[in-house]
Parts: sequence; structure tokens; C-alpha cells
Amino acid sequence: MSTSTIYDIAKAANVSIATVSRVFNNSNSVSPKTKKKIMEIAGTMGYHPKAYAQGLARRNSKMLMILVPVISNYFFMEVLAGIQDKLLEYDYDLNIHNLNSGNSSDINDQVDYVVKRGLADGYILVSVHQQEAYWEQLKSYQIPLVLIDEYHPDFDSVSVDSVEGSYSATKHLIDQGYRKIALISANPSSKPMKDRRSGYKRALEDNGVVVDDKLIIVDTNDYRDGFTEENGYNSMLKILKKHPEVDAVVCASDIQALGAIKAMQDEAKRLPIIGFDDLPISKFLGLSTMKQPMYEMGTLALEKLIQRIKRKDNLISHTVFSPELIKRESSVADSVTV
Amino acid sequence: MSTSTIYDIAKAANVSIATVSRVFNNSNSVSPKTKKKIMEIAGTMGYHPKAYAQGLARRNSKMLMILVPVISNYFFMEVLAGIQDKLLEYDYDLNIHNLNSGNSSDINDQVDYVVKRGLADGYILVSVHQQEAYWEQLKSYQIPLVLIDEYHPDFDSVSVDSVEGSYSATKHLIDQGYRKIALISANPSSKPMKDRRSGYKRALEDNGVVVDDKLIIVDTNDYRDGFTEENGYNSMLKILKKHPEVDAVVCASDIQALGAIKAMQDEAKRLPIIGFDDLPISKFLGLSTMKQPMYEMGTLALEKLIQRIKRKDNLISHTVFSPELIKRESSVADSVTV
DNA sequence: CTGAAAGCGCTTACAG
DNA sequence: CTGAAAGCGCTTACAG
Repeated sequence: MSTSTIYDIAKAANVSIATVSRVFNNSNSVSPKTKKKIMEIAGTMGYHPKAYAQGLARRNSKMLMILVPVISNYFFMEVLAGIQDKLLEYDYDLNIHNLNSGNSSDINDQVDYVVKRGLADGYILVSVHQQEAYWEQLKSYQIPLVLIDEYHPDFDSVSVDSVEGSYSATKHLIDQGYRKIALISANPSSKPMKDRRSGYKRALEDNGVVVDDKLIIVDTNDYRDGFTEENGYNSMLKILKKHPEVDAVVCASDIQALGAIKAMQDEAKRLPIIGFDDLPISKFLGLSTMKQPMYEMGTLALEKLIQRIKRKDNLISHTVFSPELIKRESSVADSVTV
Repeated sequence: MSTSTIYDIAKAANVSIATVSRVFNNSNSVSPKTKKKIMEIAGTMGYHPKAYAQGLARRNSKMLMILVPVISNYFFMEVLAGIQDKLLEYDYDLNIHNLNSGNSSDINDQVDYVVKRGLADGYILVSVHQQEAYWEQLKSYQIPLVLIDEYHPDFDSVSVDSVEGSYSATKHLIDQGYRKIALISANPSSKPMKDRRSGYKRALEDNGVVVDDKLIIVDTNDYRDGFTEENGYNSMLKILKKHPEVDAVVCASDIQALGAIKAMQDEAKRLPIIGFDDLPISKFLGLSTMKQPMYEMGTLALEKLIQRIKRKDNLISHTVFSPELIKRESSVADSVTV
């Protein structure tokens, strides 16, 4: 660690530490001459104000933090891009804290720990799903915080209507005459998955199709909440072997749909299929899907957080986007061939 | 912000702040009784020691930081997984700082800023490629730091032999009789790309094939250093239209290979092709590739960093892995059909 | 434009 | 097992 402090610089420049501090805080009440001298000395000594000392003295950190359970998914990537681009307009550092499910402590405790340590001035929680009791506790800390991909009345939030999205996806298949529609699910207890399942069911019911719970395929492997190619692959295999009556498939995510498509290829079958997300790769594979405005969700969440930091007593606001149906070859009847 | 401090807790519990501090630092020299009382009070008041105050008082943060230019690639994801899993053995927090190329300041300055602020006790730089002069400057700060996907004699590092990997990929195609082998490149000025290009050239030369620089395809769009499907798609289109003599293709990355394959489909052509990375999706698409031990690179880098923090004067160590050739359908002669 | 001094919220010898 | 006090490296009124 370059060990020089503000005292070293002050001594070398023959000024007080207050003056050194001022040049690093861009106070204009420093003469250009001494400013220049201080900057030169700081340069050669490799000095820069230490975050911990500044954070303590200022009582704010000019840092924002993103808390996210799974960094390695495309949804988060795009959300992050939106946050980062918007961040260029503001004077904040950004750090990402990966909530680790492999960790001994659970997500609750990890959020609690990070947030209470107060490293950042505000937090964006992406795809963090908690019990009601925990949200209330979090609320009591009165820390600026916005939710993405989750809804709770007590916090600003930006999310997508998963019920509606799944409804549209299912309806799209129904409209083409399919009736035995399977759902390849992810971890069924997660909030978005519950919503997607209920959208799927409602679409069937609204169109006079009896819901058959056996056609809702849940893989037991919960790695990454089931949002993996393997999950889709195995689920599709199960459909092909145990449910030959199925004539179309709704997937909880594009990544599972990709695995499912591979399974169909391996079995030389072809069923209409639709995903959820719209990964960049999906376009290349002709996968129909429900697109979420991920980038916009990121920019909007950041704006909400900045506003919240400025005025803690602003009214809470919620933004819910509707996913958009992207029709491509995978779900269109006449292009579905073996 | 939950505004209670150690003083509030001390007062409420009728003890000194030293005692409160001790219970939060797991000092065993506190009676179980007062410990319990303090924890209860802290619980109801939502108290937890603030990171900035602790960091300043302790002179270390028990935090590690990853600096990375592009978070949204599979290589980083796997490296991160390795780091995180290994981290469970140690008592450190982990944060990720995304070096933002969209930012006004360049990567140099961003690394400098972050590292000098001293938020973490050590840093892992992933895929950060700098000029020699900057490495020297960084070295002068004497901050614990390890490099992944880059090599510099002054820092511990973990990397892959891109020259050898690219050589093997090219040789694999040559061995099957192909001679007019194109290279779909990424940003040609990046270190790994230079290495991959030279591996490609050497493999050709070693096997009596004259290198034709026109067959090295560089897309002008530098988004994400060219590691995108679009880049691969456009590059392949160019090959098919302008270089019909090409009989096989080496790609700088799997993600580009995916785009390239899509382009071939759209043009109803099929050339043997090989990528570099081994994304999970590649297996499903039958893409041959050069696999890097990303997860292991992460765990190893973390271990090196921990050692470096413990003993700053240990000898610098470098680990270079050899990529492994994964043969799948995309590059095998007899399975290549339109 | 500049300095002296208080304060930010902790930790940690030191003393008992 | 516990407390008083110094110190960590800054910022920021206040005074000049």
C-alpha cells in the first residue's frame, strides 16, 4: 500500500492538511500555484485520499452498490449495462456485490450485513426475492434502495409483468391451434416463476384448455434456480418420452429453451417452442421469446435510486413493464419441421 | 441509514464502547451475559459497525476487489465462480468493480483511482491489458494484486497460452487437409488477440501454408472488443462473399463462432469451424473449441492473492495453462454437410 | 486564499 | 472481564 497520507503531502508542500484536502475536493478556494505544487507532490508520492478516511469524515461515500444473487445471466448483464451508462451522468462509484448462495449464511443475512455496514450511499437489489418479514426489517433501516425484478410496496421498484408475459407466450401458441402445451419451469418457488406459471395457467383456462399439472415440468436440480441449458435439455427429454401428446412448449427462459431445442434435435423431433428473455443468441437461433426491456430497467432503477438518495421522503414509485412478444421461427407452425 | 453508533449501544447497555466493539469482533474476553445483552440491544437498534470507521481504525478492510473491463462474458463468469468458491475458505468480502470503457477516463486512470483509494486489501485484475509504463507505476504502489488473462513479470499471474491454443486449433484444421484457413479476429490490438493471431500464423507456416493476411478478418466495429455474435456473423458473410476459396475457419472466440455459424446457415453454406472458450452453449451446438480452465484460474488467482497479502515479499509466481482442444461436430470433416 | 481544531465511528494496546 | 484514551486519515465549519 502506498503509505503516504495527507500529512506527508502537507509537510512536503509546506501547507496545512486542509489545503491539501481542498485541492483533492476541487475546492476553488486554492491558488493555482499551490494547487499545482500539491498535485505534483501527490503525483510523485502516489498519494490519493483513502476511501475509508473520506467515507468516515464525509458521512457519505459517493458509492452505489448492486446486490445480485446470480451475476452470470444475461438479464443481469443488460440491466447492468443500463445502470452503468446512466451512471456516467452522476458522480458515483459503482460496485457489485454477488450474493453467494454457496455461502453458509443465507441471502437475508448477506443483504443485511452489506447494507448495515454502510459502504454505499444506496443499493440496487436485482432479482433478490425475500420473505415479507425481511422486507419489513430492511425497510426499518431507512437506507436508499431500489428493487429490480421484484415488487414490494415499501421500496421503489422496476419490474416486468411475468404473469402477462407468460400469458402472451402461451396465448401465442394457443392461437396457432396447439392445445397440449407443456411448461418447462425453473425453480417453482421463486417469485418470477410463480408468476410465469400462473400466466401460463390463466392463458390455458381463458381459452378452454384444461390445465394438466403433469405438463408442468420441474427439474429437481436447482442449480442456478434451474435457469440452465441442462435443465431445458432434461425437461424436454422428459416431455418427449413421457408425454408424447404434447404439441407445443413454453419455457421459463431462453437458456432452457436452447437446451430443449438441442434435446429435440438429438431425438429428431420438433415442437413449437417459445422462451422468455430474448438473449442475443436467441435471434441467431430463431427462438421466439418474450423480451424484457432490461437495459431500460437498469437506467430507470438508477434514476430512482439517485432521487431516493436526494430526497428520502419522496413517494415510493413502481414501474412495471410489459414483455414484448418476439415471433421467430421456433414457434411458427409452418416453419416447424423435423 | 440506521443511524445508531457504537456509542448508542454502549450507553443503552451501560458499558463502554470498547466492550461493544469487542463483542462485534468476537473477542472472547467478554462475559456471556454482557455479550448477550449487547447483541440484543444491537439487534433492536439495527446496529452494525460501519465499514468506513472499521476500515480506518483497523487499517485493513478484509475486502478483496475484482477489476474487470467486461463483466458480461463467459470467461469472466467462470473465473468469478472459481474465485467465489475458493473465497468461502477465507474471511474476506468480495466486490466487483467494472472498469467502464464508456467512461471518460481510460482504464489506466480507473485502475489507478480504485487501487489508490484503498477500499480493498488486495485486487484481482481480470483481462486488464495495459502499456508497460503503467504496470511499472502500478508496481510502485506495492499493493497486493494478481493478474488473470495477462502476464507481467512484476505481478503474480494466471493465464492461458493463447499462442499455443490458437496454434492447436489451426493445426487441427490443417490435419484434416484444409489449407485455405481464415481467421475471424477480434480487436487486433488486444494482447490475447495478438497471441491468437500469431499462433494461427505459426501453425500455417510450420505446415507449409503461406499466410494470406486478407484471410484474417477484422470487423471495424469494436464493441466489446469484437467478441460478439454480430462480429462473427458479419465476418463470415465477408468470407463467403469475398473469399470463396476459404475451406475452414478459426474463430477468436466461441461467441463469434456462433454468429459465423448462423451466417453460414443463412447462406446455406457449411465450412468447418472452431472457436475458443468452450461456452456451455457450445456443447449444445456441437462447436469445436479450445477450452480454458477458467474456474481453476479463478481459484488459483485467489490463493495467490491471499498469499501475497500475507507475505508481500514472497517471490512472484506465474501460472500458464494450456488450452485443451475439444473436438465436436463443427470441425470434423465428415460431419460437415450443408 | 489558508490554517487550527473538532469530529466522523470505530479498534486496540494499556492498565486494572 | 472491562474501561479510558489515543489514534486511524480525512473533511469542514470557523476565523482570519
